[in-house]
Amino acid sequence: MNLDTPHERLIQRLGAHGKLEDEHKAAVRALPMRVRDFADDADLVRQGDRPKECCLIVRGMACRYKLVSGGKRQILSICFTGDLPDLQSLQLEVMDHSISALTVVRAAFIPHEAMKALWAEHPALGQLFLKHALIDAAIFRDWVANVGRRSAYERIAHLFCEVFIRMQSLGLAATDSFRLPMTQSELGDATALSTVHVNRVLQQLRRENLIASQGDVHEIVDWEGLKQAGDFDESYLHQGRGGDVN
Amino acid sequence: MNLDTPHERLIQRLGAHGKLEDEHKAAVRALPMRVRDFADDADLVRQGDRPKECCLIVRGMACRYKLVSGGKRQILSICFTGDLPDLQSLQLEVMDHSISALTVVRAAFIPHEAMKALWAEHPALGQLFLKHALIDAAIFRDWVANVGRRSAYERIAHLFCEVFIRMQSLGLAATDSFRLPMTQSELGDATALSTVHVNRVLQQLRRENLIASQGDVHEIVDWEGLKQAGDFDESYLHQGRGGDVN
DNA sequence: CGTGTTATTGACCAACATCAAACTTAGTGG
DNA sequence: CCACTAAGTTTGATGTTGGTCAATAACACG
Repeated sequence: MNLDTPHERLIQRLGAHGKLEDEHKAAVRALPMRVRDFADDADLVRQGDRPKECCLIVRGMACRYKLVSGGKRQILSICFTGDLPDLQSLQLEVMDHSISALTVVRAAFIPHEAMKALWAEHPALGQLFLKHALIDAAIFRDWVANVGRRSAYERIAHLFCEVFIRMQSLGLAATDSFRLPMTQSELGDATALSTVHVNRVLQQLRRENLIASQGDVHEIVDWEGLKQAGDFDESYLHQGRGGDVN
Repeated sequence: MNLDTPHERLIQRLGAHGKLEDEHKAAVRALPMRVRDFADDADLVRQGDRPKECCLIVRGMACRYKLVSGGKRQILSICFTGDLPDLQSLQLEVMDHSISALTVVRAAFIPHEAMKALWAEHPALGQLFLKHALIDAAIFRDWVANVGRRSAYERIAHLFCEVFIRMQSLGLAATDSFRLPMTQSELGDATALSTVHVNRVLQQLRRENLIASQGDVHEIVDWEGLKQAGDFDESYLHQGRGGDVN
């Protein structure tokens, strides 16, 4: 079964918290999807848009962001393969943020009509979508606290912990390392820090032997230490006992 | 019709974005609710809890918050009369944050079972709950940007704009003033600033004739100026063209 | 009144931003 | 394969926003 196929990707993701019934799998496979590829850095959806489709990330990584006065940018969350980053557009007319590709991205667009029909036909699937959206909200909450009340050092450690755990539970990370295709300037937009300061904090994390980085792959050298540095408690990710992927 | 009654309060709120069918009103009225009163500052729900009920704010104001290392607190959002601040607990087992009363609060607790049954029986109502949760998420996103990328001055102005618009659309504010029962220290927890700095920014906002405050009621002296000061664009609140309350 | 909470003020300090330059890396075309 | 370029990283010097500390003033409530 080719997981690079949009429908199978969605089935895999929806099944991450428990097996899907065959009937539901069939329903998902019947969903109309329009596949589109995006270059690194392109916007998949833009603030102010009024989407008529939901977007599924089939391959690659993306992020949500907002622009504020003075041209500053705040990244709101990282989106992985299998994520549905604009489920909200089902109920909220206009996009209040943009979604941008962190890598080359293949996305599939599902008409709202089809999503709503699926939701109505198979309430159990609807609940899975709902759960996906609620976990997103939990992550936003955590980012408010991260950006608001933690030091630069804690923020970056925390971000790395979150990304590592999430990627791992999706089967996107090795046992002790992960690839995060973000420049230091983008890490700054995610943690509300300047590029220069991100650089200094990364050096400190390496100096203290919590992580080791080559390019954009980061190795977790001392997981307990990193969690502690980042004041990280993964329960907000609501993953039960980790993902049973595969 | 007594709006201080939990069921009517919920009906009013769900109808804020469009009239409710009689059949739906009846279904809501049949919902079992356990009413409970809370003192100022008491926790309605606590981080780590595994609620079996959803909480409806019948009267008063509350806030969600998280604690981070070092005992610092980050307020995540303000909850008004009619809000359902822990809808998420329907799908997410454990609370990742606490909810605390900003005033004396009357809350009604609705068993998850009953909510789920209502949702299944009346998908249209389910969609309204969903929308409520999605607007919450939009507000969290905005707070990430507010706390992350705006100056102290902008943050407080922005918070005031949000609270004013939301209260107004719920019929909880006068035309040009609102009561926000938060101390300066609590405003600091909401904007990730120190009490002292909140005080100074408030003075500046008053000096510049954007607001005038007596106690915890804040008068909007110059709405356009305040919006500009707070880099405020209300579209993220997704209120269509304002609330048709009453 | 007295007592506790909140608001205000001033002096000082630290974390992080900004600026500017050098260095590294990866990609491109001759 | 090497020069050339553009993007990203690293470093140092300096500046600013907002934090901390500590004291005083204003209120609110019993």
